[in-house]
Amino acid sequence: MSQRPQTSPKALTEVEDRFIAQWGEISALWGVNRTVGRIHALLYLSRQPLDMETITKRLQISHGNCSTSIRDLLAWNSIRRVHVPGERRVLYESEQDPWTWFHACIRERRRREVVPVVDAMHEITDHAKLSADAADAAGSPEAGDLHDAFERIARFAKFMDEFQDLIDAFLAVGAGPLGKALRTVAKFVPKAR
Amino acid sequence: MSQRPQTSPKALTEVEDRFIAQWGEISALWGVNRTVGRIHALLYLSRQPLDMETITKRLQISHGNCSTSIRDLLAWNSIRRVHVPGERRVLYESEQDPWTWFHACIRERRRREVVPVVDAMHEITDHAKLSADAADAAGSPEAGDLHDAFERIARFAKFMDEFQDLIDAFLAVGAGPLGKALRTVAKFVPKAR
DNA sequence: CGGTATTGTCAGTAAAGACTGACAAGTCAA
DNA sequence: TTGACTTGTCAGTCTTTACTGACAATACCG
Repeated sequence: MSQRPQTSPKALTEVEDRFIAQWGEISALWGVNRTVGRIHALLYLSRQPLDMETITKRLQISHGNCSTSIRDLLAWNSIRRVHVPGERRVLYESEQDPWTWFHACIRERRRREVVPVVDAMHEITDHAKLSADAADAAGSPEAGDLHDAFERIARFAKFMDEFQDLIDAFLAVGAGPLGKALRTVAKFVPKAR
Repeated sequence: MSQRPQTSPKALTEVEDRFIAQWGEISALWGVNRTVGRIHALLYLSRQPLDMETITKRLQISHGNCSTSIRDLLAWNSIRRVHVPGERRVLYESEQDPWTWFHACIRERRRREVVPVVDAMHEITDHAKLSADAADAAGSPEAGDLHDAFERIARFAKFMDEFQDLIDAFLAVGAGPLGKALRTVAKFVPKAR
């Protein structure tokens, strides 16, 4: 409980803190909890796997929060459990190649968010088509508007399909050598504007 | 003020509502306010530009909320103001091509979020390098750890640079014919897994 | 210009999301 | 198995974000 003086100004801690804070901001920006991002950053920087107590002390968070955040990171395949023989505590480590990590994130996001949304769009499109045709058959005055709505909805559904194709193409070339080559090419594409 | 009965069950309204709700969810998923997404969806579906009162009634939101959301949509270049001569009210309409809209979104996101973050990463990398070299010069025991941290941070900064190149390449091919051709190609890239 | 219809702003409030800490459940050495 | 240590869960609380509605500012008509 007593206030111990800092053992040293700790240049290392300061460097790490900046990076951790920044990664937290980036995460928040992309819809990921800030704390989740900070833990990930800490593990990415660490030379060896860390246990929960070390993480909670370093980032000043409760172990409940830490436990939940780690569950998230595991679900996103951003970190791995490490078991050390003769050690009760569970340790965690992060993937060290950012592109491999990013690739895993995109795959997960595709699975959770893109696929369900694409499916929902198809259902909505089908429903719109049925409504429009039914209005035709009934000679309803809405028929024209319904066909128009169907066309706009179908156009958006097609966009979503193509968007998913783009993601699939990215996942196919992946974090490996082909992906690396393409990213090198990207560097030399003449900029717009 | 009196309760008028619905004029009809309105198949059109139901079709629109489904699409609007879904777009709202998609928006929320990508860090955009749900209401902002719903207004955008409504304008995308509408055959003619709409004024604020129509939007507030249709989506059951306050005009304050609507005003703020429309400001956001304008800032994202997702909708346009339309002035009709001899009409006091301002009308709004949405871009009708989803890829053109998406392109504008990405450009804006790059400007607001990617560029500042890439810059911050460079600063952090420089700072880490300076600290590591200073520790070397001082013969500090932290020197090894600092060089290690610098390497990891630099690796991530490089990833961010490449990520930005990828976005720039996308923006360069754009929503035009070249982009369309590439999206067609994407469709036939063999899938991973 | 004065009057009115429309839009913008923002303080206060409501809703959603994140965090803590107490307790439960699980794990492992002895 | 027991007992100590570690991790998981979740009700309650705190923080952040979204929304409403009253008032202010603006634009346009006659």
